[in-house]
Amino acid sequence: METGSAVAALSALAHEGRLNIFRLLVRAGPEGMAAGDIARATGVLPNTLSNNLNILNVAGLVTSRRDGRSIIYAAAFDNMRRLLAFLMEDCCAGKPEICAPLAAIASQCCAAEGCA
Amino acid sequence: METGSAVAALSALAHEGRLNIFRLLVRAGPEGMAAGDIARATGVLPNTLSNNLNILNVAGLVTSRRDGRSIIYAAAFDNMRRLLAFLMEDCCAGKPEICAPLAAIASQCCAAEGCA
DNA sequence: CGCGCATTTCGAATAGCGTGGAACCATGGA
DNA sequence: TCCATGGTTCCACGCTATTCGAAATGCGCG
Repeated sequence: METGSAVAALSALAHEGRLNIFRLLVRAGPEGMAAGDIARATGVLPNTLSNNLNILNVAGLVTSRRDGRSIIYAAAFDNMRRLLAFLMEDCCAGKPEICAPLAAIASQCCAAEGCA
Repeated sequence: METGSAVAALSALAHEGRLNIFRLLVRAGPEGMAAGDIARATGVLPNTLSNNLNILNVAGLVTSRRDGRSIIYAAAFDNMRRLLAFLMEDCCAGKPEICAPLAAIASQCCAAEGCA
């Protein structure tokens, strides 16, 4: 991942409303949520929500597909992973004890949900 | 970690100059770097750099200590870990295959440097 | 004490972001 | 074809961030 893409993604997430939307979609999983449902869940005006969803979309953090009258948004897990990997890059800096806990966090995340 | 702190940290990183500084400090490790050395390494004017370092400091991403005439900045690895954990939170969403690669990334990071 | 280096603070100009109202497309049903 | 619903685009306003030059602070040395 290049610095430019990372800045774009971080800028998109550096906004309380958008961060809430993104985390909501992460929790919603790959099936995603309709824009209207997101608006109801977050209490944001439709035009503001549409604008923020578009920003997240351009940043590569969410994907969208139409289903009838509704438009379903879902988190882009691949790019989320890429962003995290980019931030983790070079975190060792020759000091294993620095980055070792990161692996623990990731496996804890999985352990909490009971995955292998 | 609360949403507010996460937004503050993400806002601080959502800037090309600051992201470069932060990654430079991550690579520099716990010993950190003097402000002047950072300025020379990045080619940024001292006052602009000072401003950006202060923003990173307030966001909790770097720490500073004085050493004679120089001020040494170092990445705050603890808070960096907290931020990553916050973003990973709930990433499973009942689908183990989503978050499993994250653990792989973390251990890869360690493996690359040969840590346990 | 006084000088010089390293860094920070001040102030102002500029640009970009976020918001909300209103009008505008797209879809499905009668 | 006409209507109702779900989302989006347009636009104008206010606010915040970023940047730079210039001046000020803090520190060590002679």
